[in-house]
Amino acid sequence: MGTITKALELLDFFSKSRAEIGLGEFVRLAGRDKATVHRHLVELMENGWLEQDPTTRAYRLGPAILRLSAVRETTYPTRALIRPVVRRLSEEVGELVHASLLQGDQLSPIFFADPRRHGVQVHFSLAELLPLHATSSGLAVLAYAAPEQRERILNGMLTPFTETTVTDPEELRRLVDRTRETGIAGSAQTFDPEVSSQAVAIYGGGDHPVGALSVSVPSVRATPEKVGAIRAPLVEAARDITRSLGGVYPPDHPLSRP
Amino acid sequence: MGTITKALELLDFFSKSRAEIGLGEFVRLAGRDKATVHRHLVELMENGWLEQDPTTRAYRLGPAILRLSAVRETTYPTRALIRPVVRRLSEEVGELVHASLLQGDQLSPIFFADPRRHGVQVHFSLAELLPLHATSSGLAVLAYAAPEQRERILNGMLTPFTETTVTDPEELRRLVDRTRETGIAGSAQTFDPEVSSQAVAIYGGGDHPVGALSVSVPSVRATPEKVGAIRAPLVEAARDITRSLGGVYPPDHPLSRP
DNA sequence: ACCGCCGGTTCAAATAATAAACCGACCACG
DNA sequence: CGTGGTCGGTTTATTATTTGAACCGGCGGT
Repeated sequence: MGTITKALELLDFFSKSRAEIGLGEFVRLAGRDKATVHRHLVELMENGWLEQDPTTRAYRLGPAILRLSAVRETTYPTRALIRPVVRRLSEEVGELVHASLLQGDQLSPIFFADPRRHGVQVHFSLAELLPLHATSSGLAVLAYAAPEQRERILNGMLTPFTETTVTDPEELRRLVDRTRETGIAGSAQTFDPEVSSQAVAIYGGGDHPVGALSVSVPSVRATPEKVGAIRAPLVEAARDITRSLGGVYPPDHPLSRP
Repeated sequence: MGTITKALELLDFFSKSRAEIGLGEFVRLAGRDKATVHRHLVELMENGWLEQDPTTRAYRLGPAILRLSAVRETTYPTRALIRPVVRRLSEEVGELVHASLLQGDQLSPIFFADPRRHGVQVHFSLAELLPLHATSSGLAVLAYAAPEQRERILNGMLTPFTETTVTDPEELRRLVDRTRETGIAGSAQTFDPEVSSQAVAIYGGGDHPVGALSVSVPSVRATPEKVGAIRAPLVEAARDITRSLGGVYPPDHPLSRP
């Protein structure tokens, strides 16, 4: 494995609940020698990607992240375009909504909104990359992905996240095919044992999805009525985002028709 | 130089005017072999830090940047806290205001606002790291920096950016000493030949500044009245940001007194 | 047809990275 | 007070990865 990859993977360990990480914890999480991990942390810090608390010596994400994300938003205001649509959809359907962008063979969440109207709420972590085979967002993307990407996922390791995660390639293929027919992907307890969700692909300037928009509901209140009521607003919001990003749904996608 | 550093430096070439960069241009900018640069780009892309336009083959900043900046803001909402203060100050003084955080021995801008009321405007680039010796923000930080950091800068290479950049260590030391007395740093045409600015340090949870807040004015209208009118609002805004970040000005800083 | 530039690839040689062993500091416990 | 465990951190012989010269095909211009 490349040295660059080893270093960058350290950054993926940060999350809301893990805002600061010490050297020893990084060693445990990464499963590498302490000297190696330390060298990578120092080099990331020298380049501004990490900063170290002078008192606790723990590391956290540094200013370079903020600066480059500002640069990226200046040049491709993806999050600025997505944010109001996600917030509006969240208020309209009264549930947690999140948008994510394709990052290799996973989905990288970039924004979520939760109106927090209910006692039972979905827990969501921006830091967590989403698998394509076990989430509704992933299925929404797979249905229209480049064939080589789809085959790579279908023939690859289908990690079980819950007892209901689909790990049989043929069964997953049928799910993907059905998603392609309807344009809307659904999943129930395949990633989180208590959550059901629906998602629709979003497009940028290319022939394949660049990400997905998803609504998540605790399964205890994911009634057929509730699920049905979410569809139209979700589809419209995904269309809005795709339009904002300068994308179009291809002719074989149900959302290409009005 | 470390492999990680070489790869990360490629990311610093992006800017508003350089949103997409091809392989050949990266090679020219980095001054390294094409095979080496290509390997680094592919590895950054595999980890989500870059994405490649399928048509033009050019690279741009990828979704991992957005995700990690969202994680960082979730855990340390620096930009969220800074943004309204910067906008308010910009509206109040009618000029470009920017905030930056210390990244090693440079300043990494993370947010700016410009009310764009005048014909002559300051050009500002978030992508550009700011030197400590040649900017008002840098002087504001140096005045209260850890002594070893200050000496490292004063005894290091003082790169001239304009004809008036201070490159004599003794003269720079006097500027830093004067800044320490007043708490406000001023610079005129030392980084940009047409811009004057004033800055004040901002503190987080430590004994030394974590960054600075600065107001920039085209030198043609940086009259003594204008400069004087900017001081009090700038000081107040820097106090607000420091308070929001949970920091305090140390007793030897003029802003520690009401 | 040729040239220049584009993105990209290969693999022997060179370089950087790795990790076992070590260090001091600090804290909890008996 | 001594001991053990954990913390962050360092050194350096060995190993793995990176490097870059040379090469490739595609494309546009002359």
